[in-house]
Amino acid sequence: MPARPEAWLSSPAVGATTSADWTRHALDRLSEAGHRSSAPRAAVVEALAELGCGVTAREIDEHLRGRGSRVGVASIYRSLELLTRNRLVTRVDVGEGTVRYEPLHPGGGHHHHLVCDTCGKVSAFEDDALERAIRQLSGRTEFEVSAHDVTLRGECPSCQRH
Amino acid sequence: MPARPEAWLSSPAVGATTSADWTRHALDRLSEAGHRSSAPRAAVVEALAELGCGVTAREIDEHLRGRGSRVGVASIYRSLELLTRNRLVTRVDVGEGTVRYEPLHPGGGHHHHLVCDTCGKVSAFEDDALERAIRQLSGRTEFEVSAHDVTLRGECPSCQRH
DNA sequence: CTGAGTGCAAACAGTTTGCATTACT
DNA sequence: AGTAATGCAAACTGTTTGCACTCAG
Repeated sequence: MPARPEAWLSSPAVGATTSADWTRHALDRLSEAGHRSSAPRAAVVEALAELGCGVTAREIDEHLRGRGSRVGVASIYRSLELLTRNRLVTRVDVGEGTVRYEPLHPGGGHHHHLVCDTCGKVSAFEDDALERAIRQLSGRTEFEVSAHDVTLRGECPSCQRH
Repeated sequence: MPARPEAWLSSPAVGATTSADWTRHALDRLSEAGHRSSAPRAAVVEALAELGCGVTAREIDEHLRGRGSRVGVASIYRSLELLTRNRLVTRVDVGEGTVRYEPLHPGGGHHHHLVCDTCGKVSAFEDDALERAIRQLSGRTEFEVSAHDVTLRGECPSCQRH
């Protein structure tokens, strides 16, 4: 199993919002939706904002533990589920045994992932032609397509050199 | 958890080979690669051929159990791993907690998946414009792209009617 | 006869759940 | 006060592994 796919991410310009903005946005939306505010949940939101793209529950746990916040795993999973239900984060399943999550920036550019099969690093990209092809295709199926996901696999530049 | 995504599949014309051909092909290739032939492994291959696209290890297990073959789960997983390593099946991770596998037909048209978020059904499609966009995009990254995976999510026609 | 392949059961990893407790509102 | 949210630990699910046994080459 490849090492932890850290935020190596050649992140594309990520919409108009920064991660600090997203933290506020997420907390506000949850409160609007009638949810109580709590320290553990806020900590999870903040961790997501800081860790960025393609984070696992375990990574959030370690991050929080490292900075001294004590949040039970159950609460992490429950927060992630709530955030997902409220369209504030997306699940990015890249096909390792574990699910990754990432902040969904409000008007932010929608991106996809490149996964290095050798070292496990995950990086992001966006591509208009690809989006266009998917949009057209979606119009032609009888499915009511609400989301899509593209994963490219291969070898990252630094692994190619070895 | 949605019901088992059975072979609902609006299967596109799947290359030139039938599932019977694939069974032979797979067994031949394994033997060429120096692997011994064994009944349990052959049973897994045959199950894959019969069940078709997007099958889980558990489904293979049930299928085999149903027809009286006694193959341990460990052997099923080991066979799947071997077949994957030899490019005879692909893993299709659609983002439920479990991995799906499907036969890789030799010259067969490469396809992607539509997943119904309501009932869990998985169907297949192929689209040239999409492939083209991905090919061009792949040429532009520093990644050495060797594979790609596209998943569309939404609601299937029959769920839309309810 | 030799080791690739098997089956069982135990081990594992990620995630979920039941329940008593805490703490927003 | 009332109840949403938490934390712990136990339960579950999918998958992997150790080991003694079997059988194809």
